[in-house]
Amino acid sequence: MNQDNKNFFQKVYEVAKHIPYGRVTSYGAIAKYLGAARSARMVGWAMNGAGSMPEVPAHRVVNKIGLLTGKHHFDGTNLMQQLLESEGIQVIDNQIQDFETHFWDPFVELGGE
DNA sequence: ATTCTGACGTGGG
DNA sequence: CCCCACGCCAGAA
Repeated sequence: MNQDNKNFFQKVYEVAKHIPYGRVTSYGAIAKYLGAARSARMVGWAMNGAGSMPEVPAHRVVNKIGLLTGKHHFDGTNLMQQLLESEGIQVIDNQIQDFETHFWDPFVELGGE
């Protein structure tokens, strides 16, 4: 119950930590991987708490279309974009270019469980 | 306690 | 193609 809930957030952090450099994923992908495909919003909320987790690259998590919808939550206004560009990801107007190419699927990388 | 919003996603018109 | 509504859960007013 509640414990599961806590575990859910923890899982989100773990998956996010497993995102390799220069890769990005979507909230829905993580949510689905955790079995909460309908609670993709919770993944974003979990990222909110990830602010205390330096090992959790929240900037590598975007919505399913590769849009940096949560850049407003970062320290700066374009910090998220800068971080992604720093990893070799081209971002234009909050939109990741070649999103599918940089997309990191937990089901594939972690072995869909 | 009630209501709304929010870092999403999917479906319908 | 664009716009609207619903579901999901949690937090803030």
